[in-house]
Amino acid sequence: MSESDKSSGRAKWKPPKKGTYHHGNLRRVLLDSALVMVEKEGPHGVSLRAVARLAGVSPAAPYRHFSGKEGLLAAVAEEGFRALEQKMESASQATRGFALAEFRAIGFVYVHFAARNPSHFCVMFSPEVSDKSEYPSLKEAADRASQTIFDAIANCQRPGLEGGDTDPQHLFISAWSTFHGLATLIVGGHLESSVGSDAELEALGNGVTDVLCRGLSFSGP
Amino acid sequence: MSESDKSSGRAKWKPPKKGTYHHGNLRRVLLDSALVMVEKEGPHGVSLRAVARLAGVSPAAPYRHFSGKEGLLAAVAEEGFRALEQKMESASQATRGFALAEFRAIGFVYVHFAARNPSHFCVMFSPEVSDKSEYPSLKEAADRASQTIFDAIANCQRPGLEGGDTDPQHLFISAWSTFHGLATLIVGGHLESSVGSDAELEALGNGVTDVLCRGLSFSGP
DNA sequence: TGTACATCAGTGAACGCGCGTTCACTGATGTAC
DNA sequence: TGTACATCAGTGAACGCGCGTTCACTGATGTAC
Repeated sequence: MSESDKSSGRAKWKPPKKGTYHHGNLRRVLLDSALVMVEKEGPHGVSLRAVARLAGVSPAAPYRHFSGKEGLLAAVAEEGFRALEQKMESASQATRGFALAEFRAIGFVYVHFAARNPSHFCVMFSPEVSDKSEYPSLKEAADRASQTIFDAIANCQRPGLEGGDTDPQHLFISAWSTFHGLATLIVGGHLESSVGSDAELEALGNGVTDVLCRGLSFSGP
Repeated sequence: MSESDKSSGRAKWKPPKKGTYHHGNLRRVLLDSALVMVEKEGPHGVSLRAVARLAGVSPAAPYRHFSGKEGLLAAVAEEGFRALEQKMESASQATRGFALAEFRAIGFVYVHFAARNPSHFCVMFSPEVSDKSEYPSLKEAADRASQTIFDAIANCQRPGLEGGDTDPQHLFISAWSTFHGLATLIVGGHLESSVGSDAELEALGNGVTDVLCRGLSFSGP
């Protein structure tokens, strides 16, 4: 697991009572174990049995918490979207009132999240789970994250100015493409640029975002 | 298989002679069958046995042509990169002398290729085959495609003008992120925008490319 | 042209494996009285 | 506080399956002479 992924396993499980039979935190541990497997093998390399093994539990145990393998992956993805949305929301609040800064911050959160939580990001956009109709709460989480980006863009438009009257959906597609593309290339290891430190990552993200914002004719504070 | 993928199965195999024992075209047929499987199940859903079955051949037959499952996928990916590179090269030649037009054409080819050959595109960027060091000819094909994009960008820079002295690698990352992001989102079915017809796809690609080019300060013929 | 023979490109059976899921079960937990 | 009992969250064995790969094989092909 990457650093942030690790931290999502908050209360690293401690036995609630000695010699207890029930696990007490198995759902959480299974989600984390799944992330570890994704990191090592990719999203398709995840097997429910191996996840159970990693969690130190019998192969049937996960069925108490998830509908099956796909259900587990969907839960991982949903958790990812929630975490992303929450980080974007924080960034958004920290910059409220400064539309452009807000937009840039949200874009950076997106890229940063992908780079630091590659397992989550992989699963979130993996075709494995892409039929979200079976997982309405996953779909909802994904939609909320989308909407946050969309809103930030619409906020930047200045009616009357250049680009101010464009259908915001068009701007959204440009922006999402850019951020998602950068995120995907980083996660896939396709960029030679080092992104090990946050400073390097920020420089890369800023460069790309500069180009994007100029293209979108967004400027000002 | 999508339309273009289908056409890559050129000479739909015909028995070279009646009652012949050797297949004569098995490698080609296996590659096409693999694409069909990718389209139906995703890159990880491909199994060598199923590919052989689809090709009407025994499970051991593919080993005459590929080192194994991974070898088959690597060959599919390589073929994809070659096809992409060739299309970009054509577009490039058709617009030679007009740097910006060349750049735009190449970007569009990239997106168009992904949208029309989603199976190929998936495999090309699938983590399954991402350790290209074991497949040097795959790596070479991928690098050549990258280089074509890079060159088109460097060609657009005007020394002395705005952005003309930026490290072209930075511009490359912005451009690749944008095109790759759009391609990925389309292939993943994440854009509501319809991209069924080439006209729709072109409109979408042009919109995004407009933003990108303005951001890169590329303009002119 | 005919023939001997090496090579090629398949076959089909077999291997061992890990998988997802189900099942009857059991011990721990929590609650009503 | 004690007890009976329902529910919960695990166990572990078992199922059937498809997988990747290997193997000895065989029929077709192509070539040297």
